[in-house]
Amino acid sequence: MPTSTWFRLDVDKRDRVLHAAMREFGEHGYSTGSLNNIARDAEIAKGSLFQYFSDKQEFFAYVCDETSRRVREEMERRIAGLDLDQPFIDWLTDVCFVWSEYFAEHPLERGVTAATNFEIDNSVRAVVRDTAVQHYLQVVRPVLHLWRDKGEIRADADDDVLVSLLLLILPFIAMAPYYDGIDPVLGLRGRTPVEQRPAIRRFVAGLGPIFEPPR
Amino acid sequence: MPTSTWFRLDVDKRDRVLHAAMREFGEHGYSTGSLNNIARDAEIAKGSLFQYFSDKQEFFAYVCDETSRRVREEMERRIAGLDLDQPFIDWLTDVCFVWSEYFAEHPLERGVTAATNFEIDNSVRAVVRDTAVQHYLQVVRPVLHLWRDKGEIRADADDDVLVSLLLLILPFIAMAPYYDGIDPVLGLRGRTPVEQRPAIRRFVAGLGPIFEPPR
Amino acid sequence: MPTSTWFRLDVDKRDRVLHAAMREFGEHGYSTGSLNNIARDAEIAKGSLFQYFSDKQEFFAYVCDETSRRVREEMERRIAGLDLDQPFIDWLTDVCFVWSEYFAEHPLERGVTAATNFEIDNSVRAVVRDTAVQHYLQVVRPVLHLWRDKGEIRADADDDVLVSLLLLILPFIAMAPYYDGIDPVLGLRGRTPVEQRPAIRRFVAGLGPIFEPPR
Amino acid sequence: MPTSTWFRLDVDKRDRVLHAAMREFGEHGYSTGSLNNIARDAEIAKGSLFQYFSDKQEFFAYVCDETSRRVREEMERRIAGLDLDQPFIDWLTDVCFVWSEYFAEHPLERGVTAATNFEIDNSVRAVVRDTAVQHYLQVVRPVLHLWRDKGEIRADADDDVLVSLLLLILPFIAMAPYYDGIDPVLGLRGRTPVEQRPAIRRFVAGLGPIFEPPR
DNA sequence: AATGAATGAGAGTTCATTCAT
DNA sequence: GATGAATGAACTCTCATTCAT
Repeated sequence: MPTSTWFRLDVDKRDRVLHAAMREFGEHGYSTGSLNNIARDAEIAKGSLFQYFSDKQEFFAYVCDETSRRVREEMERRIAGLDLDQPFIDWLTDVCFVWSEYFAEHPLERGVTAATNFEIDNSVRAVVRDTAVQHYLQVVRPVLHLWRDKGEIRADADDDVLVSLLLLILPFIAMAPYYDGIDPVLGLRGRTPVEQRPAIRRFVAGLGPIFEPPR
Repeated sequence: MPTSTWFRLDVDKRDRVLHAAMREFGEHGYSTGSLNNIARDAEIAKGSLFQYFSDKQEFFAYVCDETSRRVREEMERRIAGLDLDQPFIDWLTDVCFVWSEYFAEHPLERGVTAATNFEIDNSVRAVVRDTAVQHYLQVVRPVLHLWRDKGEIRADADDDVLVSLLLLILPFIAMAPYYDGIDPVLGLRGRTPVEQRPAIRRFVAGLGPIFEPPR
Repeated sequence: MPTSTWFRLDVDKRDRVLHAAMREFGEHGYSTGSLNNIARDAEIAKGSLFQYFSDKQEFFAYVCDETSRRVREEMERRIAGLDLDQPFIDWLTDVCFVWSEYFAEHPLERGVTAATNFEIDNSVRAVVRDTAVQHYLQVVRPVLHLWRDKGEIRADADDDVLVSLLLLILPFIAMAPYYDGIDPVLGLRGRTPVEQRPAIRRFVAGLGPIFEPPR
Repeated sequence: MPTSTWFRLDVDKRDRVLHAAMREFGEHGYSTGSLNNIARDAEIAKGSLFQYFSDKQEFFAYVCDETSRRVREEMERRIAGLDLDQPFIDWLTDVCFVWSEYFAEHPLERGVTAATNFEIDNSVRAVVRDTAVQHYLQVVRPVLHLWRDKGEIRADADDDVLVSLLLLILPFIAMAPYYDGIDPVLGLRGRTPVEQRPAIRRFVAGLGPIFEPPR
């Protein structure tokens, strides 16, 4: 948890710090990210960071938390706008579309998401991933239940499996267009959201039988 | 490519260096892994590493290549020993079992695999992931075709989707038991291979419909 | 340019650092000069140097600039004190005397001047020589014009040639007494300023005809 | 002195070593030049260098000696071809032209000459400069006497001064076109030999009165 | 005579963190 | 509360030289 100083901080400054941190950690990850760079970019004194956060790890955790929350809130909003009167698979495809668009539009959030997924240090990742996962789950579980209640999901489908699968797929779609070696097969790397759509559609369609009852 | 010196090296020493490198990189990843530590563990002079590899990145790439090759060879061997006279899903479950056992038995290979997956630096990851992925593909594609020829895979299944999915699942199964935040749902974390079996069986079963033709 | 930290620094410490740097660079030149040695001599932490200068080259450039400025300022002062009511050649001889005395009294400045002249790396030398040369020119050009106006310099003398020649001679006189192989003919090596005088007088007298109008 | 092994060496190999050394030392100077690079370029074992020369300094000294000798021999040849039936200054201008052309055509010799002039370490420079200077003197002194005997040199000119001056001018002309900060006035930097001619002619003409008797 | 692996000191540079002001 | 100078350990990498083969 950040110190009380942090929360009492001038909003502009807090934004500058958060912005700089998302950029730095998003680009270089936790251990390679430099507090020097963050302080310089945010135009604050190096020492000030330690008035706000007890150490680098806490700082990184806070940045990840904050990012997860933003992503989750915005995604809930966007998902709420999707058409529920269509087959589940089409709806899920739409979800992946807005997800892909969101990360195209938000490079900072994308970077931090990548940093979260790419962190190798177990004690660091344990903290940041846990928070992120909670956010994912709080979005994914309810909507799955909703669709199950609508009878659009196979009766024999295992909820935990579906959730686990979505937890694999979503980061994949978010990062594959921007990082090498994530998707060597479908061709998402380097594509704009519009260009990604055929591959995403294909991917989700292929996974369809896991979710949908046979017609 | 390592220098010719490396290949002319005394076998014991080469093993010591490779072992130490797998340990260090596997534990801390590329950028946080320390050549100092590797040299100390391998009981060679710091400078000697640079007789074998031109720089850290080449060294890391070599360690990853070597590891991928080992994993692939051993897995091909183990997969070849599995019973083909069973339903595809049961066979795939068996594959995941031996996969899970392999990484339980080989902490070094597991660590390097993690380092490969967790590397955030794009230019580094591009190189090491590419090699790893080639190995995966050379195993996965042929066996999928084999099963398709046996009529055990849905005619309408999209090959690339199946491959992409397997490329997501395999690292997941390999790493989930040993790293926090990978599997928050199925409970693989901290389990022995035998204890992992129910969760793996459940997971693979849930994915079954995209592979198997409806009966 | 040094960082703002450098200029805010305690004067004693700044002097210690500059002194140590002039000594080290003056003795060993840019590439062989060691920041370790400088930090040790100045009694600061190695890392502190990088609070003051962004890298070694900038540090060296600063030391050279500073030295050029000092040399120039002091020489202007000393030259201003010379008798203008004498033939040009005698005045020029006096200039060379004070020049020779200055470098005898200032081993640090002499060393840095040598380092500037002896630097082989083109990109480094380009920077440090350029600054030094500007200082030389700002002293040399005006005094030549002064003497020309007094009618003591041949009307047909080519200004640029005279300047180029002085730019060759001054470093020669400064360094010849202290470095082997610079002056194998006139015997300046190893002499005190007083002992250098006959050779300097001889040398300047020999060059006289290009300056002085025939009488 | 190189070992007897060196002189017994296969001519091709000796040439390769000398060529590589001239390149490396000529580009980076003595202390920054790397024996590793030389051995690699010459395609010999690193250790072999130490069969030929007792250490780096002796090696460098040998390379400089050899270069000085080559320069001197070739320059004697070229100077011998110049027209003696012209005024001294025109002849000296011609000498500077062939000198300038020689170094344009011989980048290796030019590099080593620069390395000789730019070496800051006194014990190293003492050795290499001394040899170079002897070569210069053996060319310069006799021709000056020749011209003096022809009555083309002022009777009151001081031989040692003329020699010293030439020892300053010749390296200046050789290096000014290729190194920054050597000639900030006449504009030799970056020019081809033909383009250098006007500046050289101007320079030598300007120095003329030092040498020639008034007409 | 030639090789080339081994060495370890030393290079410049970065870094998270501390703490006096 | 903010500052920013100071720290020193750690980093990757280079080097001339040695010596067993």
